[in-house]
Amino acid sequence: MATIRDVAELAHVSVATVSRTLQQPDRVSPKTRVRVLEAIDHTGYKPNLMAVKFRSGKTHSLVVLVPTVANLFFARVISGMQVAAAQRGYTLLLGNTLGNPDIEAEYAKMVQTSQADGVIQLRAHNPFPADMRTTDGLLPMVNACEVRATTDCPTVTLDNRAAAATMTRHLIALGHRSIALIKGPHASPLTQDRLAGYQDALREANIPFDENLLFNGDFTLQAGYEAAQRILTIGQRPTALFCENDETAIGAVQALKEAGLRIPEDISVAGFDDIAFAGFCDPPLTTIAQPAEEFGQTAVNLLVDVLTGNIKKAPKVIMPFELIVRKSTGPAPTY
Amino acid sequence: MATIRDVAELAHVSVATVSRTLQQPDRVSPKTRVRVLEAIDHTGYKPNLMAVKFRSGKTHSLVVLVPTVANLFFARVISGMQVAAAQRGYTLLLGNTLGNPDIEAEYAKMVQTSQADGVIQLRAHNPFPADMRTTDGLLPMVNACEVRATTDCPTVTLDNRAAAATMTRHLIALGHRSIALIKGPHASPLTQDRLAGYQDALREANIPFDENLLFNGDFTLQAGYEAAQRILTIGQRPTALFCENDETAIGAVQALKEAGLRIPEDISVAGFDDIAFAGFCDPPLTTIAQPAEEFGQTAVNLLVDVLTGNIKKAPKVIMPFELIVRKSTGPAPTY
DNA sequence: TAATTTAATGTAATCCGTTACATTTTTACG
DNA sequence: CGTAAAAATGTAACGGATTACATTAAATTA
Repeated sequence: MATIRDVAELAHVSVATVSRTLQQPDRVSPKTRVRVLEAIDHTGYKPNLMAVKFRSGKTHSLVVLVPTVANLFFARVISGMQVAAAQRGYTLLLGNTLGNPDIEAEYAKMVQTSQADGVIQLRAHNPFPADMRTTDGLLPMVNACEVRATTDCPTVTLDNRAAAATMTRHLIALGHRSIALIKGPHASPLTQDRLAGYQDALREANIPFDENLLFNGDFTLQAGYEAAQRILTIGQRPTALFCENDETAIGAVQALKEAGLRIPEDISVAGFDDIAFAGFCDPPLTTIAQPAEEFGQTAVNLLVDVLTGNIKKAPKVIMPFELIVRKSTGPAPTY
Repeated sequence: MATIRDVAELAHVSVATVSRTLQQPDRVSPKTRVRVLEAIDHTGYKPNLMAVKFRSGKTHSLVVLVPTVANLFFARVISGMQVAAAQRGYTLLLGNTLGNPDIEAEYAKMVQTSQADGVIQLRAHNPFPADMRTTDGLLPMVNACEVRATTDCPTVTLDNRAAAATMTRHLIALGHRSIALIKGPHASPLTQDRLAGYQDALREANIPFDENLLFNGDFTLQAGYEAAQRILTIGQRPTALFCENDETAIGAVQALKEAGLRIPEDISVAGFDDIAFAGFCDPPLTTIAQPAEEFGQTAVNLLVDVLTGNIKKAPKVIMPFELIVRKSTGPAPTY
């Protein structure tokens, strides 16, 4: 592999001139410029970006910590990140953490070992040791999607509480009084927030909150399927089921159908996220749409702004959501 | 950030000794070893891996070119890659190429610019210029999932032709004689191979091949939906529909149901890939299961073997498939 | 104990591109 | 034409870890 010195030799110039030809072409006379460019052509020279990154101390790489890439919502977020990263000249390093804090910390070390400039965390965790702050007092991190209110780093999130309340109000408006909720993983702020929104809407409508209508899940199809089976075993069957994400809802629908229930005639089901499959299931799923790609783009832009010192204090960006009413929710059955 | 020199100074040794303490601890006396380790602790020293990579010329990074991360089959493949990459001490750089050869070439440049050691390509493309071969005459690349027979780099693939034939035979065995096929993108070898397998099975059964039963798709839900709508407009409606992937099949099922058809009573539908949703749709989808995670693992292992010189010629690995019969296929209706 | 081998440590070059500073060449203008 | 200013180019240090080779210290053997 040809180095800058090979080019310099062939073009009868110094390495500095070659470097300038590429970095600041107007600081080189036209004749030498063409000579150098020809030499580059001849040698097939490509700058060793590892050397550049080492020298500059900047890698222009961002670590993205994703609980799992096998989640369509995250897939969309990541797509958005890649668009923004490419625009800003950054590369993404994807870390599939499986929600494991050790793996998160392992990936975060890439910042400490100068392999990456910053981290985008899709969970409400801080994988850094305490002393990793930049000169501005910020961590080289942004937190997207799942966010804890107490964090002091830039965040991009949804008003999950308001969104869940909106969906719950939709169900209440359809006459539902007994609305089950399949939650996400226990510790997740997402879960907490959506639960809070659900409770808000119940309270507004003077519907007593019933803890027995809360079911645990983990955002997977399987979890939704199993939770729905449990729901069918409780005494008074709820007339509606709000699932904290679409995968859960689709799994639940499957179990409910297998049990012979009609949706939405016998029971309404609602999801959250509006993944592509939501529009292609039977019945199409009523859900909350989130601007997933824009989450990713915003997260990258915020992080790059932090890294370049464009931001002095951590902004909290709130993205809009939209209630998408399809066919899986309908009027509460009257007995 | 502390450097190796800071550590050396604090421990009153040379930088060489510090380096040896970490690389070859037995070449350092026990007393100095503990002294150095203490100094490392005190300074919080973390080796600058950018410097290491630059010095060694090896990045221990692999570029993965994925047409789209928003595809659940690829998501599983990538998960498998990450497992294997972690085991072998490599990092993955994910390139979402959207099937665009320019973007592929852009990412492949990361190898030429020493940002990555090799490439895993999930399409049957060679993004490299001709002169990128290693000393063994191999490209630093493996080709997984979608593979063209003529390629000379290591490959991991399925016998797509045999798999498609297996599925088609399953449909024929159920009495179907008119089987439509929704293909993938035109240029894809996957599409070609699965079409060939479909034709093989027809020929075996002496069923004439009818070009009018071929429909174009692009492996998305939407494409399946639209193709199925087109199928409903042709004169003699087929009794079975074989889709070249599950997304297509699920999209098609939706369109067929909306048109009032029952599955499988009126029309059978089969997919390919066995994504998680295949088991959670209505009806659950008959499909071909592929060992997606193992595709990824094998691909990474092959590439690392190429890079380390463990492999002199390019192996062609064929992975097993399995016919998964669920509820979306049934006996052909008798008119 | 002297001589020799082995272990431990140190010195300095190296990887390659960037850039501050130095030097040379060209241009501009009196 | 000569000198000052501007433009073009060159020299060499730098970044941080690794490692070949050199040197010193410790262990072994005669």
